[in-house]
Amino acid sequence: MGTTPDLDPADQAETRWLDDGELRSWHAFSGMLLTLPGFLDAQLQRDEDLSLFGYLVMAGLADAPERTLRMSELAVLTQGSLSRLSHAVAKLERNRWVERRPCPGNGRVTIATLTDDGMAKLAAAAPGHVAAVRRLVTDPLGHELFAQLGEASRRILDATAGPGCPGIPRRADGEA
Amino acid sequence: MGTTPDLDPADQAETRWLDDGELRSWHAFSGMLLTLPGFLDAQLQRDEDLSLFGYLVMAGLADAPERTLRMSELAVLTQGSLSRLSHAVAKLERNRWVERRPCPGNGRVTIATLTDDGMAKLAAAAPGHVAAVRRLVTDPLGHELFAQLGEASRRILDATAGPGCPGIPRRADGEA
DNA sequence: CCTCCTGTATTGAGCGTTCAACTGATGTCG
DNA sequence: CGACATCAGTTGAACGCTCAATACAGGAGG
Repeated sequence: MGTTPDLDPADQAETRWLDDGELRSWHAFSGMLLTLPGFLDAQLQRDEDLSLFGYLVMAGLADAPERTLRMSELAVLTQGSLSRLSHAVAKLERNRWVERRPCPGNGRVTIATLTDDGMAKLAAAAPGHVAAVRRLVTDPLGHELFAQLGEASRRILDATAGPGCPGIPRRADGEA
Repeated sequence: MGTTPDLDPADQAETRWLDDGELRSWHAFSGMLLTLPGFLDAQLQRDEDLSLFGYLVMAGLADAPERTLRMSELAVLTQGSLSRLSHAVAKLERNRWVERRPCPGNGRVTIATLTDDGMAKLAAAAPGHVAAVRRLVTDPLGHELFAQLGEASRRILDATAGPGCPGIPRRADGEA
């Protein structure tokens, strides 16, 4: 991306393909990536009419002082785009689990607050969700492997957070 | 979710909440789960007008004998539902990258074949996709951690495939 | 004061996924 | 042989997510 502005066809020949062991790992990983969110989502959706992301939004608010955060802070916390968050909060608001209000003293900021209903909803949803996480992730993995999974996830997040994010059109070069 | 909310003591007794270290791992993991597929999808979508799942479908066919598989086999291979596969293949077929035909001699089976165009498309898309995987996953992780990630993914897949999954009516103890 | 520019958030269109309903073909049993 | 159950796959509606476009508030500069 950043190093050579123009691509030589010769560069394409330098693709480092995955070897056999890597391919096995990749196959398992991509399969997990494709299915696990669906399972976690399905459990919450079925039992609580909540999406996984919606749950994380409410959990983020629950841990915040006054159960209140600016939308942009909440977006960073939940690793989601502002647009995604806005849609999600709109739905949570329809259910009276979250309220949005313009920030007094700074008109372009919106603050979101978890209502009492939302707190109750979260408390109701938490046990089932945690049970699913236990059953599908931490229990099959064990302490050590789960810790390693955490470390791997952190590094991947760093890699995605760094260069060329979607939504942030890369303007490394001299752009008017 | 992580901090123990004020709940009925009865519920708490049955829920094993995540401790601090687990919570850190879970936060990283769920964040990765929520964002990484988007990045991989975005790269393929932008550069090749392909979804990640569509890519995996074509890759699965490319490795099969005659570049042909039954829909249901392909669904298992790609870890996707039959419905998801049907929609995905419908789109691939519109682009002439895959063809579907009823299986001769078994009228309720459909076989899917990767066309020459599809093979070319796959060859064109592969380098960019592998580069993204290298940049976002294998390079930041290193050989050992990536192998552990593979092992963790395998166990999670086993857990989701096994007991009480939505969509798969629970298998009875005695299998016919 | 008025205009332009940036920062914050919302909206709408398009697409992919899921769930449930459905179509047809294949077995099974009376 | 005909009714029924099952299997393999498809379809349509609902929904969530992304991208691009938009609204609107606050500063900067003339």
